[in-house]
Amino acid sequence: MTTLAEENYLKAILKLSNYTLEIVSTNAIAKELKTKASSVTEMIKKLTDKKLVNYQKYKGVSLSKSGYKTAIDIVRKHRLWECFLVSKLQFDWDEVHDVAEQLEHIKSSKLIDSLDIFLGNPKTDPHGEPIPNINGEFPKSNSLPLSEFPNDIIGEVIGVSNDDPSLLKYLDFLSLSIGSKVIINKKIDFDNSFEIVINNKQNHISHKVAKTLLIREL
Amino acid sequence: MTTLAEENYLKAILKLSNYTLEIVSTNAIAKELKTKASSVTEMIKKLTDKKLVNYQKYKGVSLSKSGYKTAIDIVRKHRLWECFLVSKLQFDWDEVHDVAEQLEHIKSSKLIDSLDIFLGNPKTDPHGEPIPNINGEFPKSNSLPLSEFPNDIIGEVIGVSNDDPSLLKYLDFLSLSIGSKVIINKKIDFDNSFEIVINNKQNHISHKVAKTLLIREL
DNA sequence: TCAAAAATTTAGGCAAAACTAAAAAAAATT
DNA sequence: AATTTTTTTTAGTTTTGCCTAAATTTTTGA
Repeated sequence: MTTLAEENYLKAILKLSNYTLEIVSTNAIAKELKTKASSVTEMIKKLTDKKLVNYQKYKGVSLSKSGYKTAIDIVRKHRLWECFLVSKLQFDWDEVHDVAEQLEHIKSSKLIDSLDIFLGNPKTDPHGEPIPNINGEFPKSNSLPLSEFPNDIIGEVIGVSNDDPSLLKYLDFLSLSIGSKVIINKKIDFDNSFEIVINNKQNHISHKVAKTLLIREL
Repeated sequence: MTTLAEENYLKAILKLSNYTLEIVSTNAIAKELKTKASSVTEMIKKLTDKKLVNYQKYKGVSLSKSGYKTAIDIVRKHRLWECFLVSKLQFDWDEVHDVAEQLEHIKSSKLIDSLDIFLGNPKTDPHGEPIPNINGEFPKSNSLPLSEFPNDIIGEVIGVSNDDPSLLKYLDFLSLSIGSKVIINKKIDFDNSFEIVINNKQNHISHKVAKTLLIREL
């Protein structure tokens, strides 16, 4: 059985490895969890004992098969609960993160699988992020971050890969939501920012924001 | 902000005080929480510092106003989540307890008040127990435990004041559920047990079971 | 290549919440 | 009223997960 702290470490490692089994550094985890590197080292030892990660001193850490499954299950729970909050309880998309962060740690496979059915097996959460199925597999999607497209492309916003409320409120301000059409007008090489058109209006967005916008080319 | 352990203590004190501000003993709390009296003493000190209980050494403990409100809120959350599990996710009434025990600690008043609305402001949980409203008030009910009725009474089962799955499975076995009509035939004074009729069938139930059955006289 | 800088680990503490054993207070019994 | 029993509290440990400071390893770059 995993503790709350362990689950948060596994989730952080999964995120930092871009949802693969890549190696992640101690410092990166410390930054992600707003804790100290020494705390990370200790926890990694516990996770290693439980065979949830592979670890070599000074070389970084990667998820084991069972650690990956555990982490994916938490992501699945997080995203399904976000769907519940938005579609059944009328939460706004920028209000769901903190509550889902708590709900994702509830332990009951019957609960989460029933919730999945109750919601009609959604494929993405309210931010457009894919929801792993009961076997831990992601539905495939043909989207890429806006930051990876060249100029002169017309695309549709499929998702936002970050649920920080301050980002989501900013996107609301730009009138940008899932399904919005965007035209990528110009890439500014100096800072990797973009000029884009949303609803016939010219906007400038930073590289940091461009990375979070998942676009499907039209 | 209350910790998980603190919330479980407050809930135990509320239960042992019969949902009043009565004084409760250290030993009773230890028994309820399956812990040791010395642990209880320590935790009570913390709760006293936070003004959640009133406490005098060797004299027992009672909930303060804010402790009572905190504890009632947990009961409200527990019972609303039980409603959700049964009415929306098709859980059986004997499967909900452990999951609700986890869900009751989720902190978000928006969540619980939205859930209340989503469920249609239910007055009782799936076991017939009353659900405190948003202000922490119980809806009144005109039911009493079966154990407090005399012979020759016809009544309706309004609730079951215990959600131990082994009790609920036993009640299913007796074909007894919320809404069942029962005839109290005979009280056996020796052990305070009862002969009752459920669906035209004669049954014998112990005092322990009789105490859990909330009956409205017909 | 070799010293400085950065990243990581180790060592030693702290707070929460549990435990056991022992001491102290209250209640029960003779 | 005195003694025994029960209840409660205190004192001293343990585990988890965090911290700071110091030591060690790796990386960088002159």
